[in-house]
Amino acid sequence: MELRNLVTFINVAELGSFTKAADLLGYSQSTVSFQIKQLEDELGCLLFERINHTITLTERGHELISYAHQICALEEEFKENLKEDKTYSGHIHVVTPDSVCEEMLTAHYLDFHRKYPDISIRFTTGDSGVMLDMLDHNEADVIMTLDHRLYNKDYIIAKEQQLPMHFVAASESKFEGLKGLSIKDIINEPFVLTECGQGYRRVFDRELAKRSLEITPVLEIGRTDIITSLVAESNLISYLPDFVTKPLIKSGKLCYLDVCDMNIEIWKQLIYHKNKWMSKSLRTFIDYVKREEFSNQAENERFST
Amino acid sequence: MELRNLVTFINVAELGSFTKAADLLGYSQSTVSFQIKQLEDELGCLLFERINHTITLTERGHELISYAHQICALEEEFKENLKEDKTYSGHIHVVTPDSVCEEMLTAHYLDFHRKYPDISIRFTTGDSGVMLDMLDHNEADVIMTLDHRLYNKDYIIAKEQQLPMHFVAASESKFEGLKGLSIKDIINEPFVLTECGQGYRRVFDRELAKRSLEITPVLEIGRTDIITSLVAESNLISYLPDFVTKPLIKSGKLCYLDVCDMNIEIWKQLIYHKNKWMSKSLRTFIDYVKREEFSNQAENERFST
DNA sequence: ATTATCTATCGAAAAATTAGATGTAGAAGG
DNA sequence: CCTTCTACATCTAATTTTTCGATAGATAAT
Repeated sequence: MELRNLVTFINVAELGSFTKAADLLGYSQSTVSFQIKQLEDELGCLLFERINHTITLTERGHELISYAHQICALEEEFKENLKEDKTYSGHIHVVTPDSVCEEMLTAHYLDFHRKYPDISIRFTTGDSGVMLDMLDHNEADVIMTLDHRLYNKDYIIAKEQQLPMHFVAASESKFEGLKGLSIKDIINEPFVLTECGQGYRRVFDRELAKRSLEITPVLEIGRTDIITSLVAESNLISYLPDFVTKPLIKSGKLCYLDVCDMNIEIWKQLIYHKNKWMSKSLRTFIDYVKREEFSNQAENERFST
Repeated sequence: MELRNLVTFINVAELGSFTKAADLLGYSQSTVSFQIKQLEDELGCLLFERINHTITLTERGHELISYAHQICALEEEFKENLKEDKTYSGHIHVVTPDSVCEEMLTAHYLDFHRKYPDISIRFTTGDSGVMLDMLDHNEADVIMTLDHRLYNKDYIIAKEQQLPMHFVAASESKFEGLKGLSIKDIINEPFVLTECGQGYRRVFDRELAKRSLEITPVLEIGRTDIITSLVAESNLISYLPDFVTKPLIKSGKLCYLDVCDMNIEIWKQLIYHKNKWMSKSLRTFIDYVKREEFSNQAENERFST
């Protein structure tokens, strides 16, 4: 029982004529005969009585009419549904590093939620490897990495920007104000760094390794807010993206160290899988993030090495 | 959007795999790919995300699932409906001559209704010509004629029997008890007959015409119950089927006249159109009538000339 | 009597569906 | 790291289905 036949059947029943239905539907009359016969054969019962070239619905036919209408109504309802603008509703799974997660949630989430109250978002944190895996398994809709600038034909970079990073210390640090520091000057200081999994930590380690250097931090922790407040109150040194340290830099509790020989490129990238179905809400979310989360581009570039 | 594709879609979604769905449905895997693609093209949206050879329903897909289930449920419900025995319900239009109508209604209708309370019957009266026209236009489901024995390849005679008929007069009539009367003996008596349209009246007239005779009845009326009661109380003569006169014959108010040279064949026939769709209720009704309405065959034949 | 109308049916043509083979890429297992 | 397995996409060709056009049969209308 195919919908095509049901539509024909409904029209025949309403017009009371095979010929008229054929004209209306753009079929030849024989096609309508065939389609009705096909239905009758499949259902094993007569749908129309043909007596002297006039057709009358049988009881079965009457019953089918009602079902056919319901079925076609459902089909149309669905298609209408598709057309509708779907005023942004749905679920989005975003995965980001810990630091970004915190920043996005505090800085933008409430605004986004106010604008699009029907989009529900799940935030999860993970390191770059995990995040990419999640993209590959369609477990994340979109991720944001802080890592080396990655490129892969399977992923679409919705937006990216290089992240300025600095060694930071407390304002009272002995390095404060010193110009032209080398990495070697500070390599033996006590460091607090993010965990190894985090992209920019890995890039940092690799960069040190190139110079046959190594840091054994006294503390490793994912939460950058904790790192910054610890650094501000101690002689610890850290290496962090500016967006993490900005508040304490501004309030004068932290200071950048002027280390010249350590130019690390860390990129912030908003990424989704190339086969990802762009629902309206996902599109909206990504556009929002591109606009808001990357809006401080100019400001960052000012600090950028 | 055809049901075939929806069924495939549902299976793919449930099994989470094109291949498994293909196996289950007996399609090749490429066919399933094609069918899903077909749906997606028609709807203009992706139904599954394909990321690394695993498929996940998109939002649209999720929505379609619900509609598809409803649609398939309706289809199945209808087919179930067909299978069911449809415990006799429906409408039947029966057309009979006036006399038969009255007899059937008084003698059998209540019993039939008690047995099959969900079958609703419409009784209409008409003469033979009208009744056959109604069959031809599918306005009557089944008719009963009292006429010459008719045969036509377009009609199915569900049952037929020859109807014994007699000239009748009041018991006090001057003809009562006289043996071996000729039609000529009574031709000039005052007659009361049914209307011309009625089949057996026409047969009667034709039969007279053969003998170059003619009757101008003093009264013509369709209602045989009125005819019989009039005859019983007057010197009128009539010519009627026995089933009409039987009650008053039994009670001794009427008597048969022994007219020997007027042998008219009148048949009672239960007829429907050969293209008529036999609903269960119609079948039931016809069977009932065959059984009950023709059950007095033996008795009638006793009186038969 | 003639014409018009309506459905059934048949054969041929067109279109759609389907299968099978092949390709690609990730997953699993050694 | 390599092989094997699995899964989906795609292409072509075969098959099936659908459709049309023509014709027939029969009734209705004029």
